[in-house]
Amino acid sequence: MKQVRIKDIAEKAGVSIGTVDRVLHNRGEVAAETREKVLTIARELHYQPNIVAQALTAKKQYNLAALMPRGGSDNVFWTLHPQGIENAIKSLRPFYVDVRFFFFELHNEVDFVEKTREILEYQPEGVIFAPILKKESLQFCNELDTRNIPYIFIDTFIENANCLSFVGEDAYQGGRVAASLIDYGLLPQKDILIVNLAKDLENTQHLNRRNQGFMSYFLDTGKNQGMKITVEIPVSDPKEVEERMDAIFQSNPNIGAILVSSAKTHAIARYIESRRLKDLILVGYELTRKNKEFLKKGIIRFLIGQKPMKQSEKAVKRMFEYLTTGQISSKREFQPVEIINVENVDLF
Amino acid sequence: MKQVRIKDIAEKAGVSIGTVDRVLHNRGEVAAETREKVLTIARELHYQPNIVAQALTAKKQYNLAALMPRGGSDNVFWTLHPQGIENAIKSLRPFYVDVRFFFFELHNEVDFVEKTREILEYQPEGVIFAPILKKESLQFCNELDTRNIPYIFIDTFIENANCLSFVGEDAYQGGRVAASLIDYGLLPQKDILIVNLAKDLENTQHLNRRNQGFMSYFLDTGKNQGMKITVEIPVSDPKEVEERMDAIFQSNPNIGAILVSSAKTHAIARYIESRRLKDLILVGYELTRKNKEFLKKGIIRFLIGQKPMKQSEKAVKRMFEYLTTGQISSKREFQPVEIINVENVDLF
DNA sequence: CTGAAAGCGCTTACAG
DNA sequence: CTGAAAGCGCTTACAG
Repeated sequence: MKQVRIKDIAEKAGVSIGTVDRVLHNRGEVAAETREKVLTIARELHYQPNIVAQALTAKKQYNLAALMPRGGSDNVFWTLHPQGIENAIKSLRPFYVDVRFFFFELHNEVDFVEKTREILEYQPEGVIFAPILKKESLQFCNELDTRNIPYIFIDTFIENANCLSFVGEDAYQGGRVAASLIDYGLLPQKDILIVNLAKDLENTQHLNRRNQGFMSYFLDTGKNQGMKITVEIPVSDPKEVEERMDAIFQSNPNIGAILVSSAKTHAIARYIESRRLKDLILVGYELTRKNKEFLKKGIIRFLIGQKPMKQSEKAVKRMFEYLTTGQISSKREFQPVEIINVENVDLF
Repeated sequence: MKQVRIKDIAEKAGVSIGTVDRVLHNRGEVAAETREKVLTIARELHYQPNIVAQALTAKKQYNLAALMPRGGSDNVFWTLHPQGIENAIKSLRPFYVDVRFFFFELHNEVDFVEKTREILEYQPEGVIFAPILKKESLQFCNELDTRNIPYIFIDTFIENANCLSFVGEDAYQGGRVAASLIDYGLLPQKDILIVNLAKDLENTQHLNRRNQGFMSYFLDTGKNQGMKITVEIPVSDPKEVEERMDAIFQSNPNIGAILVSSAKTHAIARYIESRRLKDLILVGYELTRKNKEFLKKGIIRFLIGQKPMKQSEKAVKRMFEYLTTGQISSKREFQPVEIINVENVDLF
């Protein structure tokens, strides 16, 4: 099947290629009748632009915008997404994809709205964003819809929006994976401590979903007869962690495993190290640098990795695919849940 | 930094672009002196061809050849590689990469040599191949070298060859991962049975490496006090498996875990199912359809996945990168070792 | 041995 | 409202 060119359409329609181009790109100044004829023929012929040629002329750039919380040393998770986007840009070369980043302060609605305004002003051809703030995000979706700007969600999915696609993690299943690992190695009569380091406000939804998944595993399988003790430690100040944890262990000497529901697992690992606790199974999330250190020391037993970097990478690739072909592969996609221990960590 | 075009080189050298093109592509018919001048300038300017333009003209095709063992129902592993290659071709679109497959019968030297001859006749621009037969492979490398055809190894690495790159699995580490998982869930006084389904000749080297890694884990860590019993079952005829396994269990009642060093894990899983053995930890390799079934049934506890599909996919991408840019990123790359259990299997 | 021209499929002014 | 021309960077005949 040979490629259909705009020239083919032009010939069939009895017009020039310039005219075809104008209707294909909605650049107006075309008689309604001509327009219809061209569009019909284009559809009949299943016209797909040759993106190589497109890229060559005028060195077309695809201008995208990415909106997400600002990352930082206290919020490593969100520093990974920009890296993923950079990776996507690299792998999409030799096409010119440009992504402008817009970061908002976590849980600051005003800032979020301000940033969405900036994006609309920028007029990107596509938007990748994390709809963490539901109400404000829906509003933003509306505005993108009216402007016909396609958008893809990362990290969080919200209903009632016309997003092109969603790439995120299956937090619930991530919780089940953690549970299955603890269950496999733990004596059935031992208790399990679930620690929510709630300063990790960044992802409270995810933490909840993970915990739900974690609990569901034991409910479904009927395994582990021990208690499940859930605690929230609001800040990750080492001293506070120590005090709280000391108190917990004092009143619950039968704890055999700890799950930390967030990427701050290292904070609990540090505690375990300082108290020289032995035979404690610690499982947590995300292969960050600090977590990796404790994994290698043998203090963290397993890390569940949900590849935040790949999320945004995929999102950008999807958007590019959509902008160049008009097609979008799958609407909702979850990242794989990786199980990482000291033996396979170096191969990731 | 603006892109350097052949036009820029032509101007600097005081020749026409046609001449520049001729020297850049070694199409001869150029005075030695002119040639030198052009090459020098191209280097100075760090000329990199614009592959978008290249792809547009003449609709350039990249013709590659892939050589590997023939896959089949008895050898699922090698059916995955062609799929990986197809994936690479897809993701490399809109460039035209064509891969011609050459399959040889496993461990049939004559057939292998025959196929290498066919490849040389085909004159591909690059070759992806699995140098499983060492001597014959080195000979083939030599022939490719003299013809200036670049090649990338998949699956197996051999020394003393000028391969552009290698993409494969770290079988040794895969063995250690399996060991760490068994160790984590097994009572320390229990014995471990290592089953080599040796009909799996396809990958004997890998099986050995995996077993070495497996053993090294226990030597290094000093964990598990039980026996390590190694058996080889030459064919995977269910009856023979049953008989052998029955005999083994009769004389070794203390076995608490089984490692199968190959993708044929399902054969042992089937045995365990038929004998209704309980509380046995079964760990094996590769997420094949049959293995997945038994994982879901709870008979296989963990599968170690080394993504054979991704190997060849990466290899093709690398080759494309090399052919278009002359650059090659990393020389040796191992696939990640994935830990898969019933809880995360559906996300892979 | 070398240069000038045509063309790949598309877009962008420009002229009418 | 529409067409014809030029150009993106490269390659491929063709003419000299």
